[in-house]
Amino acid sequence: MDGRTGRGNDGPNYVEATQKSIGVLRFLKENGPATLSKIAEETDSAKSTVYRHLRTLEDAGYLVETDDGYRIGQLYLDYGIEAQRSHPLYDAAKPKVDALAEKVGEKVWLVVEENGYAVYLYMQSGEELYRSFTRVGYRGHLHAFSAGKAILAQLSKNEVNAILDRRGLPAYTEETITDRDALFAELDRTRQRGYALHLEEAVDGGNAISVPIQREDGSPIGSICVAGPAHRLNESYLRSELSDLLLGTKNEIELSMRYEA
Amino acid sequence: MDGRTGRGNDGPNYVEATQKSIGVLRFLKENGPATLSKIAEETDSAKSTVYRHLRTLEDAGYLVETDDGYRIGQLYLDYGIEAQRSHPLYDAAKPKVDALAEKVGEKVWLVVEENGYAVYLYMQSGEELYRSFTRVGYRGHLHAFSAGKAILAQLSKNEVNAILDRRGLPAYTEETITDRDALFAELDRTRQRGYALHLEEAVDGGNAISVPIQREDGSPIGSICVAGPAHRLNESYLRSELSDLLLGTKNEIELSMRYEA
DNA sequence: TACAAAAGTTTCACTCTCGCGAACACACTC
DNA sequence: GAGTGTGTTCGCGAGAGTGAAACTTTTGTA
Repeated sequence: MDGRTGRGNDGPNYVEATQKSIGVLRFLKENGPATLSKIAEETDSAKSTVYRHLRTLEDAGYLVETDDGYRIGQLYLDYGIEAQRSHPLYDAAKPKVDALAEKVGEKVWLVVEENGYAVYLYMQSGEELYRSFTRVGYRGHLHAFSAGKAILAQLSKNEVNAILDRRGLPAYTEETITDRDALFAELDRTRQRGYALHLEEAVDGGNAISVPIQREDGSPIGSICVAGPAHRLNESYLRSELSDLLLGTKNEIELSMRYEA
Repeated sequence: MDGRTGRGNDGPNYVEATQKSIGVLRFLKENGPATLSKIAEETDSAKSTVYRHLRTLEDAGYLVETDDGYRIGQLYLDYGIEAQRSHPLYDAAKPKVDALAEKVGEKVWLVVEENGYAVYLYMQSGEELYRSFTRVGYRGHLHAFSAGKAILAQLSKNEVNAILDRRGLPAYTEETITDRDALFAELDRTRQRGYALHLEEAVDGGNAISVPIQREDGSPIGSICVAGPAHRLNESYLRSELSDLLLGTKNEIELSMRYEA
């Protein structure tokens, strides 16, 4: 009931104190280290309130206090690696991703959907030359990357619409598809040919190709993606050789999930 | 009513709702996926209470709901990689750690102190054969690892005691030093010779050597550590060749921090 | 060194949130 | 269709969380 205009997303089903703590952490993650006063100002909270949140979060390891203020703690790294390693797809896909990266000499990504975002769970690079837009842990919109489109293409129209309602269709570059109908047409093409392409949509000068990893019922659990500079990964190479290699790896991973889990 | 009878101001300056959320997350991290009922039981909370926390945490990306219950979300990976990369020591130390790993053909670790724990911030391996006890993100007690002892040896006795009071001296193996006086004697030796040794204390069959990374005032900001199987990293090799290599790398990192930051 | 200004910490009263228990809905098994 | 296990909603009261202000410490500056 602060100065907030009624339309709050905060129904009775949320814990507001937790949301406030989370907001402090998000601010620090996005803006780097900050002092108590700065945080209080930016989050529109009283200093005393922020003070108690900081104490609580520091005690738990979510924060550390350093010379230049509070910063997010390495506890996130501990939890994050644990989350990565224990993801249902990780063990099955990692060796196949490694092998593919070795063979094609480009970066190969393992991507999963979570909370309506594409999450880059793992990467192996054949050669460490190309500096990519993403990094392990990166969360981006599904519609803006080939890895995300490969996943969306295996969902029902209702499921896709639910995600789009939740996260929107922001433009990452001028090439990003921001229209729903155009996106659904693209997803149709993707589903038909079995792989998704990404031609300088989100990353200038970078191309990519992705195929979904699916459960036995067809629902997508993630995707694998080969990405690199456009001059090396030109469209004909993607469509001919790389698509076959990726579809082969997809099959290996799906078999591995089925019989080794 | 009187109003002020029970107002205990001795109550800690913490946000209890946040602590409850954090407790749920810790339970899931340590025990793997769990259902609402299971979490409520294990954390001694009402189902309705846990329900609201789960909703809040899922909305923020800290959790996801899957077939086998709630699990911690990949948002931790996003924050964790960000925390790793933005650590003051990371940029300066990473290239030197990589170079050292290449040269000696063993795993080289970058370790920092945080919240009274040793945190394994980064690792590079010359050859991927030896399966180590730790992993990136791992948090362990400072007294139980050579990397931690290298850090402790550069702190004042008061600072060390404060950490020991906070985290205790649990035994990781039978060789772990669990007595304060014995630890201080070991830290004296470590400080004198400039490096810390770890001879099968915490990891059976595994040896390690560590040197601190220090600020200009001498205070430790972290340490670097070479670890591997005892038969390859025998004591004389550690003390002669490896110690010199590590001390050289230490100097490079400290210079890099000083003049490139 | 002294002083001012800003940052951090503690206090305190008020109010709304949080947590609980109970009721409810829904999916399973037998 | 009774029974047991989920997850969800409801309503209430206690007390936790909040902000304003007082207070203390640190930082910056003259």
